[in-house]
Amino acid sequence: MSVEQIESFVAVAESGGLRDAARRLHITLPPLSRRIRALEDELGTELFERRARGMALTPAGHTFLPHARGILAAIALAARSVAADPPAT
Amino acid sequence: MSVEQIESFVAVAESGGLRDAARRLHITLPPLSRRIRALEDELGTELFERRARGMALTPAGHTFLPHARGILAAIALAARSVAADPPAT
DNA sequence: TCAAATTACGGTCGACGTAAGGATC
DNA sequence: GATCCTTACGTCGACCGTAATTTGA
Repeated sequence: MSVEQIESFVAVAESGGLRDAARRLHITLPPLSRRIRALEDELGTELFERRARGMALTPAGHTFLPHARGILAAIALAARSVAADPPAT
Repeated sequence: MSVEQIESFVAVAESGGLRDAARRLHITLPPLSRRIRALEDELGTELFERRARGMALTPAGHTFLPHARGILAAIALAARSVAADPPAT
């Protein structure tokens, strides 16, 4: 499970489909489709239901989403925690 | 920041040097050295002090360590949360 | 001089993008 | 037939490992 996969999952969940999520992530559709598929394979569970008009979260996807957001937030916080700590002006 | 980098950081911190950490991670020294350096570059801070007998955490490294462990734990928990939920026998 | 880390370098594997191919409404 | 996702395929960059170099006690 890579950070890119987690970011991709959140983007697709929030966009409701690959098309807009790919724009948001600045990549094209095929690699995004593959990232999601790889994540699902690794987890052993489908996270999205493929519909005609986009991708909808499965129950497992709904369960995973807050975890995914928490991981991304934890990573951002970790980075900030060691960032140059500008002394209060 | 990749998951491998975070795992590598924790392994080196716990092993006290690259040599044993590399064994633990089943990789050789050079890529491990590069992973740590890349993480430090990305964070803009040295995480280890290079000593003759190994690597010792800097203050920034000490700050980062619990965050790193938390991220790895969150990832493991996220995976378990959607794992095939074997019904109570 | 020894132990540990880093740098150099060549090869391989993975991930991207373009293009073509379903599938669903 | 229009829209969205997926598969095929070729290319290029990233990462690994071996080997050589550097650093510090």
